[in-house]
Amino acid sequence: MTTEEKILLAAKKSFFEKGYDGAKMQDIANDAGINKAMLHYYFRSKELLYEKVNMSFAKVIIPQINSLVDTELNIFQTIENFVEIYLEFLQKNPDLPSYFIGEMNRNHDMFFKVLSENATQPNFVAFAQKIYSAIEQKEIRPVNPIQLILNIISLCIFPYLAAPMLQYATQSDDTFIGEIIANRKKEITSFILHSLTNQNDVLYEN
Amino acid sequence: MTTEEKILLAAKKSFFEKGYDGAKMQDIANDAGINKAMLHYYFRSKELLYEKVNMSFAKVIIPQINSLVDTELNIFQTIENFVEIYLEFLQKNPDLPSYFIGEMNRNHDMFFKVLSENATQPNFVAFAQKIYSAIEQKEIRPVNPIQLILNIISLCIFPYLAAPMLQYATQSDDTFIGEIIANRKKEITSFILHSLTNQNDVLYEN
DNA sequence: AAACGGTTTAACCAAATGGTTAACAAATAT
DNA sequence: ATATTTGTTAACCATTTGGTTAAACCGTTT
Repeated sequence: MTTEEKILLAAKKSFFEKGYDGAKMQDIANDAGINKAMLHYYFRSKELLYEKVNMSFAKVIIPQINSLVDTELNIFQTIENFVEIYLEFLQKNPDLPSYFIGEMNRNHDMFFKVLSENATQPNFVAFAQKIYSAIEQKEIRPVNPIQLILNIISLCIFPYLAAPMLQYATQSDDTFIGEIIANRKKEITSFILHSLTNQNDVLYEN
Repeated sequence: MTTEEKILLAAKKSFFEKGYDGAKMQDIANDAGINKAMLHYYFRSKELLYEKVNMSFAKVIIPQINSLVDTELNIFQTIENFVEIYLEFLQKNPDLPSYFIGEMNRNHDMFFKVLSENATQPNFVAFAQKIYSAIEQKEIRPVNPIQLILNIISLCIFPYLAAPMLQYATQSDDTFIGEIIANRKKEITSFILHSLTNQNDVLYEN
């Protein structure tokens, strides 16, 4: 592994764990097993290093998230597919959501700078289209597509954000939380599809 | 307003905006319009100040969240009620979720220390019970109560966490996002109740 | 083997940061 | 009125932190 790679790896770890402010250059150098001056030799400043770190994994991650809906599947398969790929991705990157949320709120400008330089926009339009026509075909009940997409993503991501809280609230061990997360795919899909295929008016709704 | 109150207010603002590491004692003092030494005079250290700040609003907020299910309502009303109160609370404290998530993940130990010293556990058991009996009465389809509660909370909180992202993804203005959030109550309630009252097997589910 | 380029290090620097101190002002008690 | 406690300030201190520098190292070229 080259020095540059060692730095990026250690830096990513530090920024993930502690955020931009909490991460210290000396710690990153120690963790990479090199002299602190190397950080500046390769990346000039903490800010540039932070940018490079985010760039390097944004390039890998964003396309994965965005290429979810370009399929020939019907609405039900599309949703199932979306949930499955999303959750698989999250299982591989369980600490990504809290990093994203944290940095997005605390470090707004740089976050969106990095995002805009890498992001092919997610193909939500195609997804929304598919929802529209499914409603027209009466395959699903009428819903606002944006709200539906927001619902789906909420159900997928939130448990990863709230995992420590969930553990605290249920006062249980890791195993139990792991089980909940493992069952999530089935639960979410079922939850959504039940909701969408129920054409009846619902009691107590206003 | 006493000096102590001025400090707590400025400190809360700083910690909320920048997190523990990002917040600086000098900034807090400036913002409160007092000398930096006062911070230490009243609160001894940054860590103690942070703890006090969190304590002071945890005391107010936690009971609000926890006292949601002690009612004589049926399952549908309970869920509607829960969503309504939850969303109302969030509308009043829109930046609380990202602060919570951020500090919970970065400052794990202190977060739960503060929580455990204040928390009357939320009454999820009562909620789960109500879900159980509703299933027995065949008022709703069979679901895992914990998963259902997790779903409900996900749907309520996540949009607040993702608001900047949502704005970016939809490339729209504040008004549009505000509209989405405003429609959330109806959307979430409808989404959940449709899902729960659909007793049919669902297509494409495995 | 001497010169050269990129790489790496130890030592150093200035600014920022959390925290302290000693003197001073303003209440409060005697 | 005066002593005493409480509140407040400016100046100061030690450490941390991001960043720099000059010298050393090392493989390659000449």
